[in-house]
Amino acid sequence: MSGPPILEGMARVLLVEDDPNVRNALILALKGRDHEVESAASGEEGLELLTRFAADVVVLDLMLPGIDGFEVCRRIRATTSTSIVMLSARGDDFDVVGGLEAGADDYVVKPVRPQVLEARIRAVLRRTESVASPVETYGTLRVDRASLTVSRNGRRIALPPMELRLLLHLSAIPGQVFSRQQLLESVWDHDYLGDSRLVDACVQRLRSKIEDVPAEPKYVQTVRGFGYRFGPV
Amino acid sequence: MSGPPILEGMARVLLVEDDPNVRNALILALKGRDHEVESAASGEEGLELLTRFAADVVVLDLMLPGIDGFEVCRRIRATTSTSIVMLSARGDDFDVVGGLEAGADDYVVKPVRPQVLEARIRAVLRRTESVASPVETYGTLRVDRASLTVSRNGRRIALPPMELRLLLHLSAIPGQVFSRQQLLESVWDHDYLGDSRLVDACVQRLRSKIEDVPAEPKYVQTVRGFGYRFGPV
DNA sequence: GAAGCTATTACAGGTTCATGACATGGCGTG
DNA sequence: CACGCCATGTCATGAACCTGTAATAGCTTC
Repeated sequence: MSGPPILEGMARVLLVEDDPNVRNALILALKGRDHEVESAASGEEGLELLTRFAADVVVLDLMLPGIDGFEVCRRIRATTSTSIVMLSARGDDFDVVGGLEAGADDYVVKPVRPQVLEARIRAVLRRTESVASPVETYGTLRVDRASLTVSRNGRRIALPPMELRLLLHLSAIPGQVFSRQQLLESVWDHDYLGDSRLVDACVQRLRSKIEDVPAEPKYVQTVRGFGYRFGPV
Repeated sequence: MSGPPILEGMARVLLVEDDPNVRNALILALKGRDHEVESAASGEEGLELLTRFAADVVVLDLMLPGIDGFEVCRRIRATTSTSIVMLSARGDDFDVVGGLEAGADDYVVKPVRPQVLEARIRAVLRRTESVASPVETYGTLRVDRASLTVSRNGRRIALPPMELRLLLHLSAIPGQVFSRQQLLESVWDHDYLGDSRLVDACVQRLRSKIEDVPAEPKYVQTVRGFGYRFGPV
């Protein structure tokens, strides 16, 4: 639908968000980073705009007046292949699996730091523009973001929700180091500050399933003193 | 929220402070250092301004008429990631932890010397903006700030946390001389005054790993009597 | 040559992370 | 409704690895 971006690294973004404060803040942030931005305050408006504005990516709030984000997502998917990044407020008890099944390419938890949102937008565009398929293969590991399945050496691996969310989040931006705090915020929706080793435990369980040699992790790497990163780097 | 600064080291500052004397003094001081400054006399006004002015950092007084600094801080955080430096009068028995939990990035006690405030602003911006441009190459040395990896001549170098933090900090502003005291504060979070030779030791260890000839350091240079500087000559 | 500053090295205490066990609670099933 | 399974969060343990400190040697400057 959208053609190549005007400039490398620059995207046409359609922002669908009803809260004017959040909307304006994100518009400013994205424009400040040289993206072209159009915005809508409701799902209807967003869908209408999309027929005229060739967006590369739609940033879609979940809680909208009228038809909600899920439905908007499905309708966009019904006609176009525009990438979709979902935006959910912390505590919405947002069902990630449901969101991604509705056709979203990624999701971000509010309040979101604009750098983070922009990083996810870039990552989504990188993925969709290079491969044109949401399936990615890293070594022996295959992650399918459409069907939410993971397999190693062709054999399907069943992952519990939290481990899947963690893997999807990390692998969305390979190489990027995420602190435990960041992961707690964006994967768990937690906002407590207590340094818990919760992330470690989940990483550990994930490794035991996806790594060939869990003791020498290839995919989910520890960055001592900082956090974790998805390899292979 | 804001995109890259107009010029290196220059920032868009939103100052929220009700006392006109303090406000004007700080405006003068910051403008004198080439920052772009907008100001507000109340929290409401500040929040409103922020939807139009793409600030890099908000300098926020704690005691404000109407909604107080903490609340303003939380509301800013709810929508943006603009850095926040809190300003509190001595004796306000300001709860640092509370402030930082509300989302502040740093705090400064009034009366504040403009140089100090400016230094904290710079420090805060360095921290948040170092995310933006991930990979930099200096001679044979490559520093990737996203994956937190360092390589020399293409070969990966493993660095322990403190050495990595030191390198990231120094290389963020090549050529800038940092005193040991500055480094202790910003890299180590220490605020003790005991001049320990801790920095020297860490520099030494870092050199042994990244320098081709550790005895003739090319990247981490000693500035006798002052401190250290990063620079591929 | 002396004083002051920095490099170099060694070492012990401390921190961080992996690992596995355990408790809790939700969810589906019988 | 009761049961059991599984996912998840918490905790204790141990090992590997840093890091701060101190002691000594080397270099610069006056």
